[in-house]
Amino acid sequence: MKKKPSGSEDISAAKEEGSRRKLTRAEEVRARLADDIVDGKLSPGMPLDETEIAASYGVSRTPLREAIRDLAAMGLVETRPHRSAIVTRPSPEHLRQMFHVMAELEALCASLAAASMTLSERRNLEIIHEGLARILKENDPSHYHVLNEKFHAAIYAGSQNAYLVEITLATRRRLSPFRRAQFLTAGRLAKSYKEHDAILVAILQGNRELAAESMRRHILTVEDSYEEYAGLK
Amino acid sequence: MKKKPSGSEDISAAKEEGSRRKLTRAEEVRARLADDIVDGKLSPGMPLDETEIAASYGVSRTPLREAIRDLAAMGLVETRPHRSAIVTRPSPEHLRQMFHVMAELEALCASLAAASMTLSERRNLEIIHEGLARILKENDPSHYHVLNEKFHAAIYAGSQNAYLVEITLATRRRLSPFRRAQFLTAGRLAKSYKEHDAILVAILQGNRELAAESMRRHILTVEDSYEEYAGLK
DNA sequence: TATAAGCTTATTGTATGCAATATTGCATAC
DNA sequence: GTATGCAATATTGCATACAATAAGCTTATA
Repeated sequence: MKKKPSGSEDISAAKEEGSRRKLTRAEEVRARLADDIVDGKLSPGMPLDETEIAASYGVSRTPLREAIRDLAAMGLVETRPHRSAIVTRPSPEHLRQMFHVMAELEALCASLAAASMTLSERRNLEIIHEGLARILKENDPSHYHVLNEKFHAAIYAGSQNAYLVEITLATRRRLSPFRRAQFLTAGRLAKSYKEHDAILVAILQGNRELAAESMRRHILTVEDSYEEYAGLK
Repeated sequence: MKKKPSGSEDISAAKEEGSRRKLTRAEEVRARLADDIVDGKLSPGMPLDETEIAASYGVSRTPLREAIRDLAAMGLVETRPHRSAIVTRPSPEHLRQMFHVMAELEALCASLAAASMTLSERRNLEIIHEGLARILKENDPSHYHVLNEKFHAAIYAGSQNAYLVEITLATRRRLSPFRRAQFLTAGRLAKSYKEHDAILVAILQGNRELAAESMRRHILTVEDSYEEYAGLK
């Protein structure tokens, strides 16, 4: 797996911002930490020692603390005064609730997208879907994962609602550490693709209710898949 | 209007936390700033000078900067490197989008509440509603406002979904500066009460779809009311 | 031996000073 | 008269030192 060129987007949802701006130390550190949490290099429950991490990243504690505060606001870490921040480890119940909300948010995106996506956005979504078909044949989970994110992001954007995009992406990021393993369960890739197909068709038909319901099911299946993997059911 | 004893809740939604913990300077400052923004003492667009505010609050820039960062994460202020943070001033279009999402989130809360509220929660909601009836007769907008918040919060809690409560409250707080004036428009109090009544009945009946739709309408009416007040339509 | 109180140590919270960068005013050219 | 570039200034970004608090250990006592 290749190293990502840049970290997670801006905390409050991808302000475009010419984007080749010189980053502050705090932003760099935040991106690195967020990536490490999201793709599992830092496990839930793990404490983050300020002095230690600051030293290892070659910055002082000041920007590191600001980064940790941002992560706390994103829900990726939890802080208590005079204690080390720890990577968030939600209870199974809380995780279920988050998946449920995620399903509703994505369903809303899909519904709005079915009503409002522009022609070029629809075309783009089809292209992504075709790409997923090709990757499916190679059975390459990590490659599939990347394009899968794009598929969902394209639908978010299709809702034409920047705030909805913001909170949906934020929720998705927060759940990332717990969705990572889903594509490793047998046959999940193929099932995922079929579900995407139903969503795509509904959106292209402009069928809001069907798009929403297909998406809702898709996300809740992801949750099932996680719970199965994690041995929670 | 009396001074509030404590500021806004914890950034990531009211962790109960014994709550009589000694607050850090950064937390105190954040609460004060958040309150000042939410109830309009700091207007959208206004820059926040770190040195100046730190001095006026009697703290150093370090905790103040951390507080501002939290506010940025909440969406109450916007920051750019080497520029002063400014109180968020969303475009009319963005504001509309946020109201739309707010309506959907509250509708979801209402729907889940209709299905899942406990008996004591239902009873409590009725009591709040009766309180609103009494206040209505006195035509006291600021008093009505306080109990109105409780009415909505009770429905959020009734959803039995902590994460949904978290993002709904966060969205509500972010919209607060733009909902403040709503109860000043003629007859809004009485209309609001009637809308609440419809919502309450639907929830008590366990009618999810009706509860959702009543709530959705209620929130979008609030938006209308704001836009009218702001001269946007 | 178990327990609890007090001290010790490690870690976070805050203040302050310096560095880096954006803004402002002025000078100069067109 | 307007625009452009440079210098001066003000403000934020960062590092470091110190203060405050919580965790761990030691020791005394039942």
